Amino acid sequence: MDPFDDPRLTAMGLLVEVATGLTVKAHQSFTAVGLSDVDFETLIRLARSPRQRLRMSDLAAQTSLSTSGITRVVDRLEREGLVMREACSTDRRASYAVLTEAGAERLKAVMPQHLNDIETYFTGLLTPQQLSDFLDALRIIRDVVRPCATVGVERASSEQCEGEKVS
Amino acid sequence: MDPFDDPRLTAMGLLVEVATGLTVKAHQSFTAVGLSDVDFETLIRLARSPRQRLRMSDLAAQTSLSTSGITRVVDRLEREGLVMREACSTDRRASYAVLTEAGAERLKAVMPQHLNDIETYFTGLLTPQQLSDFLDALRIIRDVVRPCATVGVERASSEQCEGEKVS
DNA sequence: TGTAGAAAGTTGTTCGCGCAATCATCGACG
DNA sequence: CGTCGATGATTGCGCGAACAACTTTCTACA
Repeated sequence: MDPFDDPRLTAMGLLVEVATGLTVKAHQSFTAVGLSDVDFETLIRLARSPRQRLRMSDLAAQTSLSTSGITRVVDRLEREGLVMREACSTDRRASYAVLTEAGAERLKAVMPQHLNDIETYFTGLLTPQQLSDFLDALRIIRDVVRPCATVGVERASSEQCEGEKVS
Repeated sequence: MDPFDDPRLTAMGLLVEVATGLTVKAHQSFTAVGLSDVDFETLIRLARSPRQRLRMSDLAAQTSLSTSGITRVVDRLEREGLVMREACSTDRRASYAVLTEAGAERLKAVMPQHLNDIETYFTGLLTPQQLSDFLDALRIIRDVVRPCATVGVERASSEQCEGEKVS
């Protein structure tokens, strides 16, 4: 009779509701140190990339923001001194966004609270076995909905820094 | 050495990545019938509520949009004839957003594709046992991060429609 | 009953993001 | 080696949402 109570719909709703709820919790910690959600996302992606750098377009691909969005986010972060733009030595069209020391410091400042939030509202609520299974399931889905989430990491790690180990 | 590769951080990233990815997939189906993501969210919440109606503020609470955001979304949907505003008989400050027949039809139009997407990119990827455990975990987290996700349902179902079953 | 504070909803303002157009550069092909 | 399509990044523009201020109405308390 009611075509709108399909269990798949409920499952989908549950998933986005949880993700949104956790995002809201995290948001509060981010604003406490003067970062927006996308600021944090951008900085953490850089921090977890080889040599703390990523090309603008790779950053866009990883964050599911548009390239123009990334341009403006990096503009803002650069004004605050949290990232630096650096020219690519092999492709004059491209440029890297590089995490600065200040950017890393800012990240370190939020990290304890942020990790505590995740523990309190997510990982700590499940048993180790539950959590492990949960993450396995997430990975299965991630591999299907997001085939290229690790774009750019091999590039950044393999490319030589100018003057460093000059072949 | 690297304080940014904490497994909790990875877990969080995985979760939001999956949710975002699925949202993007759904977005394509929604735009095909002329709905934005929030349009769909709003309509489906109304459809799944008793008497297909919800007060503006309850709608805001359920969708994690601000009340001003809901005002404008309902403005738009009302212009398109998908919802109707209706005065509350017991509180002259409040008003209901009510799903119209056209709104229900629009929802029915997207539903097959949307359910198919969910099946393809989410529920169908896991075994029944995996899915069941996954949803259990989600519910555990949801209950903590979103204690009042069902605001307004008992109100809408218990309140009498004017002229209907008068006392 | 009258007044003060809270709550529901709308509106003005601001800001962030996506889309499309643009510029510069790269790679391929004749 | 020159030309053309493709790619990386940036900017103009418009839309959509949050925040705060405001209006109306309700509720509590004296």
